[in-house]
Amino acid sequence: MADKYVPQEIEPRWAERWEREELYRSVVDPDRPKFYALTMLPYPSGDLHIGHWYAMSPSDARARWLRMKGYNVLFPMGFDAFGLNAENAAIKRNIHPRIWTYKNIDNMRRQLRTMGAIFDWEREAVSSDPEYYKWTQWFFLQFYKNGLAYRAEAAVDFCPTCNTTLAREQVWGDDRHCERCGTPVIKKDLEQWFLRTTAYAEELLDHSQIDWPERVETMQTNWIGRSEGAEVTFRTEDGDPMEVFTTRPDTLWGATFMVLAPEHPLVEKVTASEQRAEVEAYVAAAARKTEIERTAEGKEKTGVFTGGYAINPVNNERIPIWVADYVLISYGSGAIMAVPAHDQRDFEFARQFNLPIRIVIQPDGMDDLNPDKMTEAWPGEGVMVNSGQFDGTDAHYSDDGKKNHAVSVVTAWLEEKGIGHGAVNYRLRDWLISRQRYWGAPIPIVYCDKCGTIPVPEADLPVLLPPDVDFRPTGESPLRYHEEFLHTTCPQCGGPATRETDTMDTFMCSSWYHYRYLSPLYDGGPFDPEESGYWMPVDQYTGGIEHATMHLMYTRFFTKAMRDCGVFEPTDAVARRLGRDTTHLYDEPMLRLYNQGMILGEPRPGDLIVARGAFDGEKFNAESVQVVPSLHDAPSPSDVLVAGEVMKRTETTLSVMSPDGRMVVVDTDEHTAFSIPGFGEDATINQIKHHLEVEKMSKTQGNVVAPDELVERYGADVVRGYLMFAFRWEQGGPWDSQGIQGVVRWLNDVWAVVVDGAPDGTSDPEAERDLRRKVHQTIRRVSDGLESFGFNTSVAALMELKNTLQDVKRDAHVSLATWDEAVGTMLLLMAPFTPYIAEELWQRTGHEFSIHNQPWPEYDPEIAAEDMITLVVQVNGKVRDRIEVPADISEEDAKQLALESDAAQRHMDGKEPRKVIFIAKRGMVNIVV
RNA sequence: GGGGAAGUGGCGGAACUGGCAGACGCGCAUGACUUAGGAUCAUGUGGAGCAAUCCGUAUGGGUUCGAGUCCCAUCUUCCCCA
Repeated sequence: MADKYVPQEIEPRWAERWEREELYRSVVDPDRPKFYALTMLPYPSGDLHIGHWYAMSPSDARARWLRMKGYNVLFPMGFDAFGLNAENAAIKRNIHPRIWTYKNIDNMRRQLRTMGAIFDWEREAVSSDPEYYKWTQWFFLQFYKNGLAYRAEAAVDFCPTCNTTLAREQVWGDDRHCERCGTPVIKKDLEQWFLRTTAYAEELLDHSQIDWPERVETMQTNWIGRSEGAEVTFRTEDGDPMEVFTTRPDTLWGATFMVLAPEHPLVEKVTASEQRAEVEAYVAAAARKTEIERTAEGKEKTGVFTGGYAINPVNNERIPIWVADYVLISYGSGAIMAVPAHDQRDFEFARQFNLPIRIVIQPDGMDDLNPDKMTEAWPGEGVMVNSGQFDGTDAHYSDDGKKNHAVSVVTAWLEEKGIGHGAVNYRLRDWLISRQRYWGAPIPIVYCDKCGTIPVPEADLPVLLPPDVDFRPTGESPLRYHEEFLHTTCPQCGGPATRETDTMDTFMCSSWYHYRYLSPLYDGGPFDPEESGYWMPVDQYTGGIEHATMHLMYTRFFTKAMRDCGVFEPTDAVARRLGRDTTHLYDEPMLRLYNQGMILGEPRPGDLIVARGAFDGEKFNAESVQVVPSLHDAPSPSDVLVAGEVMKRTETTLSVMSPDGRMVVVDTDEHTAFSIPGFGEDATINQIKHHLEVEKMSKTQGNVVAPDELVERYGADVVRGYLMFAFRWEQGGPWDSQGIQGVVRWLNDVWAVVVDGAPDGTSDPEAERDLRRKVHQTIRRVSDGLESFGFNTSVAALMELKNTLQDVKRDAHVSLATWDEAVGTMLLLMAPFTPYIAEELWQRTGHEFSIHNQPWPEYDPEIAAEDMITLVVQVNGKVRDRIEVPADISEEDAKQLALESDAAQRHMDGKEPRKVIFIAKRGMVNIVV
């Protein structure tokens, strides 16, 4: 066989032709159903990661499949190009972020092209282009005009490493670290810009118009954190109102003290002079703590009595006001009524400071709670006691767990009395979008001494980033020191004014990129209504789960806010003209979402070693350490010898796990002799490899897989095929550099079986039917896999069909027509997965360009049906025999055959069958004795 | 602490609504071709047993003619929330 599969030769050739003939241009076509497929846009870090391939190539396969099924498919690509990496690189290596970014984009564009995806590059959008961020700024102005953007002073999260503030969603984990760099955040009081996401809390909770993974919906629901209760107004003795939110107004009579957050504005006023010094010291100390240090349960509670008192409006009781850092100013109103009997944190606080505890809910079927003996709060249901006229009120939740009868009754009473009202509280906060960095879209606002805060007129957009800036090693934004940028004239009075120097969170840019893709060059608005009226919304979105409460919330908010600002009005006119149903058309950006998993690093075993020396207690002092190929021939362990796998390596010690699972620490010094094959006698401990756990790929771990190298070595089809075959897409898993061979063999075999031509051509009807059956069964399995994102099963089915073709070629006789049809169908089925080889072999089998414009093969259930099946005979549910029978066997015949089976007879043990069950669709009989 | 997802050969993973567990592939084993093999081809490959057969989907119960799949409890891992 002279002609071999050389992907390096065929792939660039087809890539060039597809591009030249604009095969993948997507053009509005009202006569065809549209499908907008989208995968999350990459950040231009410089190199396409294997994770990008894993996210994009299966999405591409699915988009290609839909295309062959007759949809007008749009599958665009672009870059989320603003952000800190560029700026940090600029500081470190003295390259301008723009240069760094656009160089990276060029490289990634090239890498993306090798993938062979159907990206329509005419629609590429780059968020750092002025033509793009002009519209990001424009959106900000629309939101500002509609009251959805505002500036406020607040205690905000600040990342000291990134030197900028962060949105609440970008602070992660128990230690409240920066989502980007992992540094724990600190609190700062700053004036910042916010978008009013909380205005959409209720609508964001509603996922009824979208088909998203439950996991994401749950995460968003938790994040929004809706709780129902009441807002009650307490007053200080001086009469200053203090709003308190509680989910349990039925416990109001149990409030024995109040707690203010250290940042609460009333702290200063209520503090008595003799307590002032102590309170001020406490407030200052709290400011230095992280939120998690403050609120962790189980930690010893701290707090200080202010000396002031409040009046509980339900019973006019005088209760002390404390300051404690477990109350956060950012949640609710920053003040709580403390009900120690029924709230665990209040309980701990009361115990700590000997504050009174009063029972107001008596649980069912328990002895009366005793405040002196309780070891924890009772947060559950019961009956109201010690609560005046409400004593005896039933405080149980309704069956759905949502409504508490006592809560409703008390809330109604509060409203009647005018001391409180039913209220809903959300954990969700407004989106902080100010970033004190350079490489982002400038917030289009100027500050004028005379006129105040003035938006930049739309006609003056974009507010351009000045190119000539000096980056400071601290990361502080150079815009603050750029005189020309900073000083401007007020658009209203023409007098001197200064510009806002903060830029916008890059999640602003990525909240609407799927609209910009529709018309990246359009200048009459953020997007061309002729395009959006046809294409929007996104039909299928794919990407990682890590954005569940960030990007995926922001983009939903954005679309809803755009709708309410009237941005979609021109779109609506076009959509109606096209006869589309516009109900809910502008409510959600992406109708279906699917999350793929992550490719992890390849696990690596540690070196196997034999160490000689002596034990010193638990520790083993080694005289020599020898790396061996296997432990089979190693002498057995003893007092002077340790053998096993190196699990960990530090400067002078090796943690060695012996085959029986025992860990020994082997200590070495400068006299220890190391012998490592390939390193000669000069080897050192540093050359010994240690075990590497499966984890995220990272440069420091040395477990990064470079797609460029893989493509060069195996071709893009192999890389695509392997990524789709080897993992469950939604799950991902560790890379396996050997496993890829399976896909290499698959494509080599496909090549050989197709290029070598048909078998002899003499026809055997049975073989013909078998082959055609297999082909149609494969159509079904491949289609089902694509439909359900089960790419691995689709590829498995294609491999099976290839195996069948090999067998047919060797042993069976089929006509040329049948063979050609089988081969042609296989190539069509392969086209979404491995587009290059499919195109090449399509041409070589005498078909016209291009396979990617062919319709998807039709599945015919009649051809796919088996005519013989294996009848499984069970006795008491255990398989005892298998009999070949016609597929259309009658129930009587099947039962009779089963009962006559020797093996079944043997296991029936002479007993009479009590029942015989026949399952037609499974071809099975179960005899019960 | 609350909620959710998952646990199947040495490995990645199949198994549609309860119906032949382990498809497909990696690896491994044996053989062939080779100066050679990290190439290719053939055969085998869940475990135990000479065998008939038995045991096997984290563990223990349950429902069912029949359970990887449904129910209850337990253990482990991961995620989210506190």
